[in-house]
Amino acid sequence: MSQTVDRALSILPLLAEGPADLGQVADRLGVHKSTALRLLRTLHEHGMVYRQSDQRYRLGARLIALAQEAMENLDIREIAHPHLVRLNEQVGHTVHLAVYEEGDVLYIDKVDSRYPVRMYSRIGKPVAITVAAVAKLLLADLPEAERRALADKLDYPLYTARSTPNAPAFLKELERVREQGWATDLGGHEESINCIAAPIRGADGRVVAAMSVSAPNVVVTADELLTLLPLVRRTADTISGEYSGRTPVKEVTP
Amino acid sequence: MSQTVDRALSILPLLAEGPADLGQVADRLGVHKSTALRLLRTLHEHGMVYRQSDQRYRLGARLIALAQEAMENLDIREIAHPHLVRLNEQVGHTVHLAVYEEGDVLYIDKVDSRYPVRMYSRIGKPVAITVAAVAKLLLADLPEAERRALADKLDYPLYTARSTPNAPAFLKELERVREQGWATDLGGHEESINCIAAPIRGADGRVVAAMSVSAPNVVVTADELLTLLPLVRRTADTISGEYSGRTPVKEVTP
DNA sequence: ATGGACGTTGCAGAGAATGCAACCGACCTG
DNA sequence: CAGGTCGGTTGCATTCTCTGCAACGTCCAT
Repeated sequence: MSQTVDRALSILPLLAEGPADLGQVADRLGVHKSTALRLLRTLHEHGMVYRQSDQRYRLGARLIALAQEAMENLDIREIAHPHLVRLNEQVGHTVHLAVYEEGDVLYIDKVDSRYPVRMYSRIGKPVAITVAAVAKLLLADLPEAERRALADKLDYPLYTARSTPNAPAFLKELERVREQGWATDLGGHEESINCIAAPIRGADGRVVAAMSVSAPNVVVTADELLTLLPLVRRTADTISGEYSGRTPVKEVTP
Repeated sequence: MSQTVDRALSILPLLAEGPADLGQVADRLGVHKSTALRLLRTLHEHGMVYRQSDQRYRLGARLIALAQEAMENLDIREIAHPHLVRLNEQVGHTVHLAVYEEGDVLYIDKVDSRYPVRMYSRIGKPVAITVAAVAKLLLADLPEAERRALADKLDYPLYTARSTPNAPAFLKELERVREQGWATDLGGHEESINCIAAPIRGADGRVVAAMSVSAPNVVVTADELLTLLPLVRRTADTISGEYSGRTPVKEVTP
């Protein structure tokens, strides 16, 4: 809509790949160096990019701080957090909370496992969207058309032999997940890690977030993990209730 | 430098305070509603802002994902991480890693305490700059003029009775920290929490990051915590060595 | 020295962003 | 149900900002 801003914002994902110098930025944007320079300068003034001592540009600290605030303002996160902690205390495994927003699924909260073997993930990190249990729940709830469109434009990386291979398989899985009201990821992302997940719903019944419990199968088998499902679903329902009861305006994820 | 981009970027911190509608954004920017609308639309297309169901705007998921990548690209973080983990295993308390960048001090990594009582902090969160031990180390290393200028424009919130009260006191403390080569925060941020911190230096001797160990005094007294200082300093020095040895170009924090 | 690569600046022209005003739709209120 | 208000949205003419160019500066390597 606004060319200048559009160009400036396009610089950010580009720098997210790694530091770049002026020429590289200008090239990838398809603009003159002087133009790129002025855009970068403006971004710099706002702390969104940072100029390293070798003159190359990186993403800046302000960006990180902003993102932090963004997450702290998500009220679903605030409501859910104590419940996640309690669940973690009961089961010991890693607990995640994730939301969907226009094509992206992100972890927005996490309570680490008590066991020494931990799953790698990080708050704010985009989720492996085609395999993660939480992603399945969030996408399963989208309107048919949107779900189909999204499934088509996704990549289906084969993390393991049990990863979702393609769009049709994914859509079928989503259908199943939608009907049963919970989801699993059994070694689809990392061979030795299983997850079970349950949806958190708003007052209107739409899924606003999803939570999961993950554990490596050196600690518990998939079957053992599945015995925790009722507890996870109950926790999710409790959060749903609290969330629906409280908020005057509907919030987060359409 | 670029008016349009400048305006667009000014919207982000504004939304970080909380959701806002078009009118509010336009007012605070001092532009016509239609102008604000177009800026917001562009931000939206890039996922930097999100439109809630009540039509108000919030910061978006893409922003969070970008910030995540930004942090993962910091190579000091990568190098330091295993050392932080090891230190955490040895002492049991929470370990932090922080950097300074043009006015902001941020935590960029953290390993949680093994004890049930945990300090609240979060990766990406701006540090309490006037009291945190890591902040003192990072600022103490700035050139005189920059340090003085920064100290002047800071606020000095009195978190506790032992918080740094004003600029002169802060500068004096920084001077002391600079000479002794380590820093503490004894209840200056939260009454019951103490921290000790050590600097991580680049090949040129400049401080590129700082690490700290924090513990509530219900677990260990300040004096007990101080006995860990040699270990913390040794860890920091090890990281410094690895960092200096490895990087061909100087990196992060000027 | 000399060439090249890269960042930076001043300028004039072109194109994009701006503010205005009118429009639309929803929601209250009388 | 009519009338009013409030918020968001659109088309358009004007203006001002952004753009690309070319020249300059600097640093480095040949």
